[in-house]
Amino acid sequence: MARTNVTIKDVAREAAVSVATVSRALNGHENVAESVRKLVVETASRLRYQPHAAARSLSSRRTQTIGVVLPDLHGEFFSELIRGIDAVARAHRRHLLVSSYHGHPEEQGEALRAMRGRVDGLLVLSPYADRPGFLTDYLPQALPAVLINTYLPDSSYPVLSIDNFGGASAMVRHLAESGRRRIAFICGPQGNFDASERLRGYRSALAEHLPGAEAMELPGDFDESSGYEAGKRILAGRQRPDAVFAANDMMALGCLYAFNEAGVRIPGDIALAGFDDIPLARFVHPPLTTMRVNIAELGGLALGKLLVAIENEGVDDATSQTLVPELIVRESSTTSAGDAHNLRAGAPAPAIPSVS
Amino acid sequence: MARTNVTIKDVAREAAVSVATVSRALNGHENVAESVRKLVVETASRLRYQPHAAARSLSSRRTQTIGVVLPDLHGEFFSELIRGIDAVARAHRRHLLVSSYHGHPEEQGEALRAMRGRVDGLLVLSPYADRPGFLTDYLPQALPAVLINTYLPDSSYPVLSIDNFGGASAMVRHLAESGRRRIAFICGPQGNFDASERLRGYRSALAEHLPGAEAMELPGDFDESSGYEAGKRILAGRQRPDAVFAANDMMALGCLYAFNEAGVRIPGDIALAGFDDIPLARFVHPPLTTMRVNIAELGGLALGKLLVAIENEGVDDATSQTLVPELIVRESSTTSAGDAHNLRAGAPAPAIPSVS
DNA sequence: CTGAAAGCGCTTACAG
DNA sequence: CTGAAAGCGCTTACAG
Repeated sequence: MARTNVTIKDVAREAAVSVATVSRALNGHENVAESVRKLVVETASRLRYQPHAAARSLSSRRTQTIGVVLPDLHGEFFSELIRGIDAVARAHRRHLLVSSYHGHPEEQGEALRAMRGRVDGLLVLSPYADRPGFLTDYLPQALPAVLINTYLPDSSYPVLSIDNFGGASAMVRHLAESGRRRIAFICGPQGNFDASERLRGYRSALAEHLPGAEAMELPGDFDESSGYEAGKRILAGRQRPDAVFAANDMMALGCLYAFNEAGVRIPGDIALAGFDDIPLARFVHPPLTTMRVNIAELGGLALGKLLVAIENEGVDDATSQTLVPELIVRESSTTSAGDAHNLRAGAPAPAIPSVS
Repeated sequence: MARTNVTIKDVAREAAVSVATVSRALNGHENVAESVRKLVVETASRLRYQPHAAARSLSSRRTQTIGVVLPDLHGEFFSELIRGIDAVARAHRRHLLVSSYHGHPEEQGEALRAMRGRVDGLLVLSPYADRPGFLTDYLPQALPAVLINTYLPDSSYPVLSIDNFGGASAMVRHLAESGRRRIAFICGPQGNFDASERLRGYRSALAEHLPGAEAMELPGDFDESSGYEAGKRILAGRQRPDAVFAANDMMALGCLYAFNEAGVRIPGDIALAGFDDIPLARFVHPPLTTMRVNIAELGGLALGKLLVAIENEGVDDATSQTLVPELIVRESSTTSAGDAHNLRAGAPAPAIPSVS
């Protein structure tokens, strides 16, 4: 805490007005004589007066701060999410209080409760929030919140999530339309909502676009090594698929390694696709076809929704929203090199190939 | 803001004691009868009482919050830094208020000033903080702060930074000891402190370990494409170096691409090394020798230092600290594959090679 | 060990 | 348009 700091009283004394007038002048209220406002503003700036945030929060009941509660502060997903949230926060002059919890539900609960008096609203990411009553138990009542990428059947909070089902369906459709007939799927971890939605999308699109084709589902856990195992298992099987769709990019890369080790040609022998569009995806050889999830946009939209909820307090709008991922076709799923194209306009792939 | 929320008064009434007693009991003060404390704690938890942070901050003059002010919330560096800071913050039950500023010094200043009343101390990253008086102008007085990776000749704040000079020297020494005699250097952007320190380390170590060898310095700007250009220029030159040390990994990768394009063998013909150990470094072919900078540790140490400063207010301890990067030897700088070894104990490189 | 009261630095009806 | 005063929800000397 700043110790020797100038307060509103100092400004008032110096400008020879009351603290009420200083407050009004600085906060842009209408009812202040223009000459007085000028004097106050000038005095405040001369004294380098900065309102004390806690004091202001206590009396105005607004903190101008948004709480972001995440399970983890790790890697690409987190940093993209924060980046998107930050951009919107800055545009609206809001501060960001970030909080992470690892593991224990109680710890998560504490993280949420400790937000009281610190924030005007909450952005909560809780991928495994299947525990019923968890949020309602811990979320400070009357505190607006928006959930991100969270599965909650009948939430009283708006939820912003990725359309994993639609994305996976689109990928299967792409593979089918590229002429692939036997499409295998490497699953994500059991109990993970993203994973199960992607699996659902795979099954549904398979039934729609390749009626009669049998589903080939291999276990996985989103880690690269499980993709590698799945790849080896696929090669050991009697009947090889002509396409493999992994529930995320890391597994696709592990699978790619297994295929390369065995001399299987991609996409010649087997097409390969992932999900997420991690930075690595474009750098491996061949570059990986995948579904791009715009995490930054997800974060920005979530904060936008939250800000609206904060303005319209009382009006409960729990409408959820879904972000559709984008198909990025790269070489790993095309038959000829000329086929490869990126559906997204914009920067060309960086010139770091995986040369050998 | 939570609207209808239970306050300390409610707890006091319910437990039939004064608010002062509730405050003492909940804050673990000594002078409370054990039976009373029990009653209060139980009542508070029954009512789901959560102290209002702003009110507490205002009267106790402590926010339990640390401000983190960064130029950007982008990519690996940021996310690693925050991760390291967060780990320490959690261990000490501190909250994290993050703030980014883009561009304008005034905006940076505003970000700093707005921290008054919100935080107990500040972690500031300002890589180009050559503007004199900037920090002293804007940093709320009497607010402890620790600067990260910032060049400030005679700062009154402690600075925590990467030993870029030592790291670059160590790399040149490694190359020289591996038998390389003509070591070229791809520079970073002019005016960037990290870049100029690395250049200084290159020159110094060259003079020390290869006396008489002439320095070969190529321009660069930390971007991959400038590394690519430098690589082509190197190949076009009359006398080729037998090692290239790029001031960061991105440029090393661009250079690698140029070499591969030209059929130059690495490390056979030319050894290659970078700086940073970005995730990609181990995935390219051949895997890139580099200096690992432990960003998370940097962040954690900085917060540790700040917490000490907050405790010992008044005691001005502006001692700076430097983090020594670690040499990671990979295939790009070894003559035979058997030579390759990773100096760091721990996990083996992930099995995602850049196969072709 | 406990309570009454002042005070932290603001904002905001309420009068005038 | 302006000021005096109450109040936001806590903590902390000060008495007892």
